[in-house]
Amino acid sequence: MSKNLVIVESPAKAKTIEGYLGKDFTVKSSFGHVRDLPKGDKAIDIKNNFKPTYEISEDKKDVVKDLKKLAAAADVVWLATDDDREGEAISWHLKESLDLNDSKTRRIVFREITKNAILSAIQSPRTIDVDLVNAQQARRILDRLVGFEMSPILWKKIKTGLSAGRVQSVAVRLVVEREREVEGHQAKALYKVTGTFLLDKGKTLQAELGKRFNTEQEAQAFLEDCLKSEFSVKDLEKKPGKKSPAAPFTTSTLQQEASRKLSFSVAQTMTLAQRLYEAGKISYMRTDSVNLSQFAIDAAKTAITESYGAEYSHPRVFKTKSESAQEAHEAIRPTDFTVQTVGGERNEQRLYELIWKRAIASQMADAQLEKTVVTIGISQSQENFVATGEVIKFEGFLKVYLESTDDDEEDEATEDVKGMLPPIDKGQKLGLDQIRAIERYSRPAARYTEASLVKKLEELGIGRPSTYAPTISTIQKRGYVEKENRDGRERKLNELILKGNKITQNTVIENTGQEKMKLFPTDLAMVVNDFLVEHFPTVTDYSFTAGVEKEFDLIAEGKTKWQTMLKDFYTPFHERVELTNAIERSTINTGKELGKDPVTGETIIARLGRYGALVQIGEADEEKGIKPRFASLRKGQLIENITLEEALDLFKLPREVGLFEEKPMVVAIGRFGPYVRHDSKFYSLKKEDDPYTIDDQRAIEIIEGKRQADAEKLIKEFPENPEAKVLNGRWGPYIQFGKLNIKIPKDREPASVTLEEILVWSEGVTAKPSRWGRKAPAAKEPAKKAPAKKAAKKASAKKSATKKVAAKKSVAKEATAKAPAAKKAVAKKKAVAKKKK
DNA sequence: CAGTGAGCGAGCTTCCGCTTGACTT
Repeated sequence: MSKNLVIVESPAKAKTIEGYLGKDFTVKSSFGHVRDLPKGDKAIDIKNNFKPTYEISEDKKDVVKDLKKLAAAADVVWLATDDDREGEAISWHLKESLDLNDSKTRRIVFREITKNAILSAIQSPRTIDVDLVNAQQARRILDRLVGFEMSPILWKKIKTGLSAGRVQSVAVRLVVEREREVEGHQAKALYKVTGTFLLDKGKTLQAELGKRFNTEQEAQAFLEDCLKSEFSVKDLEKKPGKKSPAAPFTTSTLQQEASRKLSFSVAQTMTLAQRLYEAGKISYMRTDSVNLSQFAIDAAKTAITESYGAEYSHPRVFKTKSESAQEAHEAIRPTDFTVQTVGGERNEQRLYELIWKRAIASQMADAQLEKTVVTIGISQSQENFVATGEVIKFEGFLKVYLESTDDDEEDEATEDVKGMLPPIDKGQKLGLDQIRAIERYSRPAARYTEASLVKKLEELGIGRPSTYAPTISTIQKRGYVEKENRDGRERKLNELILKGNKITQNTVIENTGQEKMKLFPTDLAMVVNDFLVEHFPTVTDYSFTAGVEKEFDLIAEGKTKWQTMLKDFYTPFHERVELTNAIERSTINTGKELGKDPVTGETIIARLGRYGALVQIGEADEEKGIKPRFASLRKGQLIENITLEEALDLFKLPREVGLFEEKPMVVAIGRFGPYVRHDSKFYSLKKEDDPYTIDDQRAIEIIEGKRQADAEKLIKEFPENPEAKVLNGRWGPYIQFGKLNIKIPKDREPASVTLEEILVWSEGVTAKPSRWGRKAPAAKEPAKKAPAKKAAKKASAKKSATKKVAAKKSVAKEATAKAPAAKKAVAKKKAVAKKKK
């Protein structure tokens, strides 16, 4: 048994450090926090000065047991958890739960995992900083009080199972308010004018008019002036410029760039980064620091000098902009700068390359540019055309990496006038090719992507690197936010073109409002948000976290008692909780009155129902035997936006349009758009079809068209198992087996595939097992399983146990009854596998 | 991709921040 036990938070880190220290040191990991507040309401004794009770977390019992054994046998225990508030608290919890006494306990910290840093940390141990620990306790307790007092109000007043919290409620608020901003945006069109001028040797010059016109008349008048004008270079200005590289990645900037450049979700980015970290390829991936260790800066310098030359190297130290940063780690960087690519899955490689490029570029020289601005005068107008060009004199870091921006679309308007300009002289006369004036609509603020929401949260100091991804998934799991693609709609633009002494008018069609993987708030989010903002304005305020963080800092500095801080917060907060609890449920989700039914005169309202948003016509009247009519809102329709006309349209569908093969055809709009349903099969309508007016003839055409197309795709069927088919797909032939799609091995004749082979091949084909992926989709499963275990344990408490089991069985039955072909397929697969054995 | 939709009400849900592990033939 070694004399020294070092405890860090992460096992990967433990492995690395063990290599740096001698044989006298054993390095183990705590796997993060080991103790937490228990779930129930006994966790915090509010009357007793917020005294917390802590419990060893269920999944850490074994960890603590092992550590305790090792600690007892060691002479000295080195608590080497992260150098921040949470890390200090982890050390304290370890000290408490491992029964460590002061004499054998040392607290050490380091912010980079290098041999020097570790060894010098060992040379200067300290004791646990109680004030910092208290700041963490205040943070933890405040979050629990906020979350566990506000959530139950939502259960009672809006819907069970909902949640609210210091971080998630602000995240939802951001998405809700952005949506209202977008919906409320009044697009205003201005005429943007671009000119194409002729130079020698067939070259042309693109330039944009400085002024934009409000109306077609003004644009027309300007073009008429141009008709009579001559054009010449009035001014020619060249000035040097430079671009500097961005800082190396933090968690948040990594998520943003991986989203923009690689289209990864924030969760996907973190999973891939975790794998790279565990493989020793990159430094720690949950960090808010842009700092690199001296070791890393030197290594980057060497790598850059070798690959690109000394003139490309420029060692830099970056400063964090964020006030909330705790900087317990380095920025995200490769552990070895000479490694440009790594093995592993393709996306892992892509993420690694991004990290490598960004870190290397951050230590490279500025790019030197020369900007040219050409001002073109118009003889009959005061206005000027301006052409700008940019020439790179020295690439510098651009040789490796260029950061992208959130509003790439914005560039589309100017891209045609950037780049290198042809040689031009001041005073030179220019021939005119054409001048084009086209309407350009103002754009509303962009809806958030997962990554841009993380960016916003970070700017507000809300959340931490380890919680960005979980927060984003929580607000989606709770049904507050949905990540979606939306089709744009066509918009007509008016265009005037002056060419060959003539002005002509055109209409150009552009697609506007198209969205890809953007966050949309649900009706539920609107209701919950408005409710919380009204009754808990302090907690839902964007600056609430920043405010309490300042208080936590005071506690950490020993200037405030944590109990005092909590009391000052809790007293007015809890008063609001009581007041809000007293509000009548019926006054909250009353919905929105849209107007009267023009036919019956009944009132129409839109409100949130058990299964989502609905429109209701009339109210129930038992005496008269009147029942209200209901219709669900469609994707993209929100309670607060829906108009009376749209609501009335909802009652026109589903609509029976006629009979075909003696079975009814029903037209409706589903999640994937308008469709005809016939014989429990769905047939999508074509874009040009209007579900409200489509007739039986056209519906039959669509059904027969689909059948025809399917028949053409079909290569082979198996009468003994209708689940299996060989089809011709977009990328060649494949096997459809229940809900599974199976590849056909190369150089295999698709028509000769047998059912036996399909059963064998289907073995390897399952839903791709992602590393943490099992957690999310299985969310319902453990929830069911957990009580099952409890029930088994409490076998003596018969009544409740049997009840629960019975309830569960019925759920399970339902699930299997609904389970589609795929399950049967699996069952069959198993049967075959058994036979083989 | 359909159909449903208040009401009765046992006992459940929930926060944020650290970190990954693996019961079996």
